[in-house]
Amino acid sequence: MTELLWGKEPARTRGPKPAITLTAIAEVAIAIADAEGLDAVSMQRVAGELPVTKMALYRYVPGKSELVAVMSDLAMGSPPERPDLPWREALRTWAIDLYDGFTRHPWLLQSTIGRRLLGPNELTWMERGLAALAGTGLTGGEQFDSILVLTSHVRNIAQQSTTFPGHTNGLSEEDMQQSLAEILTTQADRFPHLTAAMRTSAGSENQGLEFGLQRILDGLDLLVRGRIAVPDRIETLPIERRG
Amino acid sequence: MTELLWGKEPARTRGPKPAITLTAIAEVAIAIADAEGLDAVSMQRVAGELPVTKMALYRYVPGKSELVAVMSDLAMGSPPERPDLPWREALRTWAIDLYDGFTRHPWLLQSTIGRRLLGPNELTWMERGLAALAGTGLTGGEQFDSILVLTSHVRNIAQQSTTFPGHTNGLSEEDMQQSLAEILTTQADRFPHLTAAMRTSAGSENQGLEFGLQRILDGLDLLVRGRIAVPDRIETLPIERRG
DNA sequence: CATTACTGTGTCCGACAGACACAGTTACTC
DNA sequence: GAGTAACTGTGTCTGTCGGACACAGTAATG
Repeated sequence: MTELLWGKEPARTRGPKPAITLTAIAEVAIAIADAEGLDAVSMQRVAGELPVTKMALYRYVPGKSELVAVMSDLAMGSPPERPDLPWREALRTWAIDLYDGFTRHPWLLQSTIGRRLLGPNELTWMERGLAALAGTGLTGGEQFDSILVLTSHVRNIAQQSTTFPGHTNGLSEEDMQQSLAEILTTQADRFPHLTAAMRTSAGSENQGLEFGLQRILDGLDLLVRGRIAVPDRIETLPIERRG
Repeated sequence: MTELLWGKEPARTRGPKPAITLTAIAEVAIAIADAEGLDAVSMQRVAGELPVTKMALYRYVPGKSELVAVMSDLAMGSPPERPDLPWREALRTWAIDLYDGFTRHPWLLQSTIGRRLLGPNELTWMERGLAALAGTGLTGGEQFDSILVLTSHVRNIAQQSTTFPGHTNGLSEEDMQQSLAEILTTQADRFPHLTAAMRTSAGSENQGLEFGLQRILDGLDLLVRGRIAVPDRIETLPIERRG
């Protein structure tokens, strides 16, 4: 599996030459997923757009889940090159680049959840995020946690704003709004704060990405300012609050 | 669908009495999901633990996805009652309660993603989160975005720390660590910051929940301090940074 | 009693992942 | 050059899934 993701070919010797390649399979699968969602990616379907039958794919890939892993890492790509920036701006553009990636391939939100083996591209994304935090005085664990928080935020915003087959259950944004409005008209007393918040939230849609980014970066900034001043004795810094 | 989630019975008249109830179905499904993961929940399996056949379930529920919606809202439950606290502490305990819910029913992480109709319990969770922010001077949109950021964080931490069938692809935490270590020994030059961060992150596992919570709450705190002072003229507050 | 509305059941279908045996193809070895 | 070993692609089969549909049984209404 690691070999598949990291592109180690098994050093062919005898036998017929393979009719296709692993990346060709992955590219076809990506095209299908981009067009019709991840659920439309079946071995049948992928083989149908290649000069082989379904079962031939199992010569290249142990099973469906491994195919998804390979196509995911391929679709993720490398983070785009960016000029050196202060950590905050670097991290912000990194997060927005990540968001763009998820909007380009919304099915990545489905395929890259839970525990999994990391491919070269996903690892490069991590590397780039950590690079931005390298000079901040944060510990390694804190750096990991920081990019994890940002990734979580980006993922969830991307998920919420997607209009895509496969986990939008055939619902439009308007359907949800209307359903919510209906409930609140009949049960406003049960949800007073929700009702109140709805009143003052008109027209503020799609601000979620920037809002969360600024809050998280503000919070990191507070931590970093303490860290740079006193890079040692991390554990007793007064900036670290509890509760 | 809204009727199912919100428990409107269709006012029975003639015909045989139903042998089971919707909540009985949901409870059986929850038990299966708790024990073996959401993928183990099939109509067959659920019916098998009830005195009916598979097809009878379709008298109670239009299809699988609706069953999942109902069982999800039921398993989510209401947020536990908590004494009144300042907004920051209230929001923190709210987030931790949410985290506990996700660890109790890890499959909720799968079933409550993407666009969906909201049930009474999920809406009550929102209500409770918004209640904590009611006195902060944040606009409704900002309140929504705030609890969204917190929810994202909680979800992703819960997902990462779960040891559960269904999206941990049969991998343990050690498997991942070892796979990563192998890659880094052969490709350390490709991932220098990752390698460096790994060195200083020993023993700092499972801090992710608190770390992210504190960062986000710090960021919100910064915003709120500006807001309470000048509740009007929101849009020109100097505390709101860009970039 | 007949009608009407409802419930549960059995059968069937298409789609899916994957196991397995087999035939064809290439390169190495004697 | 012939034989063999290693490899690739294929067809067939199985088990599981969600769900459509027709049908039989049941309870309340007229």
